[in-house]
Amino acid sequence: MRTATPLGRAAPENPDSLSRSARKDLTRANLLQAALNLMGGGRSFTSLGLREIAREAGVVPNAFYRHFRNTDELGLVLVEEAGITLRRLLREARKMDVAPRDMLRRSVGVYQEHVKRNRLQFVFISSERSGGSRILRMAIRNEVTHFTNEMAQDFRLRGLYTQLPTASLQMVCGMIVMTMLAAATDILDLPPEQPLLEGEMLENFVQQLKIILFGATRLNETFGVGTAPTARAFLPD
Amino acid sequence: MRTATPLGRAAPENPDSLSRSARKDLTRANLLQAALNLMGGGRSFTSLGLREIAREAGVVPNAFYRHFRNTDELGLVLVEEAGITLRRLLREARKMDVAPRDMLRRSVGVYQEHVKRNRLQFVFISSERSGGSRILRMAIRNEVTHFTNEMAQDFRLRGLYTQLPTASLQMVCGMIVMTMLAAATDILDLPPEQPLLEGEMLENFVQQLKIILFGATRLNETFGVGTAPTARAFLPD
DNA sequence: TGTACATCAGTGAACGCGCGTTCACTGATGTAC
DNA sequence: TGTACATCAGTGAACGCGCGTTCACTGATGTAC
Repeated sequence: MRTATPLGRAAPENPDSLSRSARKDLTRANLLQAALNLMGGGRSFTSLGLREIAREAGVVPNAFYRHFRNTDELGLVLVEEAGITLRRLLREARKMDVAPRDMLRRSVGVYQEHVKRNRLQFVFISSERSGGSRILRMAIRNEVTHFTNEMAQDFRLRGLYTQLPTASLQMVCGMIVMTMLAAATDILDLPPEQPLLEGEMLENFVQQLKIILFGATRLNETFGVGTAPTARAFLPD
Repeated sequence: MRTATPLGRAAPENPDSLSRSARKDLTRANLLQAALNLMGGGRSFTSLGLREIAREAGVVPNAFYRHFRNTDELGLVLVEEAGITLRRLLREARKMDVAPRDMLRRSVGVYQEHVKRNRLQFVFISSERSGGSRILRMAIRNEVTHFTNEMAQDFRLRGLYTQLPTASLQMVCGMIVMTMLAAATDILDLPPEQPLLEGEMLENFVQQLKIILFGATRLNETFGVGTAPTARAFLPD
């Protein structure tokens, strides 16, 4: 007898003799997972059909309607679940507050693990963030904004960038999130078992975040003192 | 009698009495424009059908095959055209090298104009960059990489960031391009005739680029001197 | 310049297919007494 | 505990539709002589 894994969505679960509603929940989970699986095969969510998802989930097309009004509604649930996953990531990151030393690198490591462990969710988010139906796009943008806000709040709580006005801090966090999402695409595209490539990519990611974090400390300085000559030429403001 | 506008793709062009091949080219252009128009109506390219595009272009579905093997092939041509547009943008930006003072803001202004003038191309690129078919996605990524490389070369030619190794410079330009594409989404989503919102957005964009450009000057410094305390806490490395 | 023929961009009809959605149903699970 | 009934998750068949693709065609444009 298998118990549901804590992280696992749609662990096959044992056969029958579950309550009716538990069985319904299982079918629903199967439908959601089916959509993710199909995306894992290179399809985009927008191109998935109701019949196709039902087929992959092992139910008759009609059964789909017992759970969702249409595929968009299923997509919105996927977005919601991805949001939950993101919030879990922040919670994990928050626990690491003991060691400010090398925190950035460790955060990046945690993030990479997270993306790998929730691969299909990130595939979904990355590809539908700008591609799919309007309603889905907006839902994703919403989740991303929430994530950004929470991150900004964390910065405040840790006393980082206290000199920045809230609007600027939001913007900096927005850039960090943008970079994270771009990195997610890279992580997902990484051919498996290529530690060298992977290391390079992570190093790049760390550097990018450093650029943002350093740049942010300069946001409300007056320029001139301590600014490198090339930057002065380009950014005279 | 209308002459083709220099920028205009698919200016209606006058009726007939053109050479056969000129007429063919016109139909082809109409098909390409039809796809863009449909996207302008909120559809994603991936979801467009051959019949739909032909209908919008005013030809019978079958005529499509005289020009493209399938919709993906049409998409690749759109990517190519967008690449040309991007290169034109760089050329424009290059001409401004007389005035380093306030260059950043002016570049941003030029870019904004460019996005607005080529709205549908940017809608296409933004939404298919991560969403659509694999082959299209890769073609777009290719164009973006080329764009990034050219930008890095421009930086070198202008003597900016001379202290950065090439790999780092590429990365910085990659971040700039990433920020530009994100900004394009914002520009495209902007409700028309909202100068206040528009100004805010542009200011944000400028700030983001500043962060990157400043951060980049610090890339190969040793840390400690001149680094703000909060940054030291977060980025001890 | 005139004629005869070749080319080929676009047409119109037809095809088989998978889609989303509807309907009446089945039969196990759940509930009330 | 046992019985009678209600619920409702999933079934199976059918529908109309738009899709991509094929075929033989038309008739204006282009070319060769």
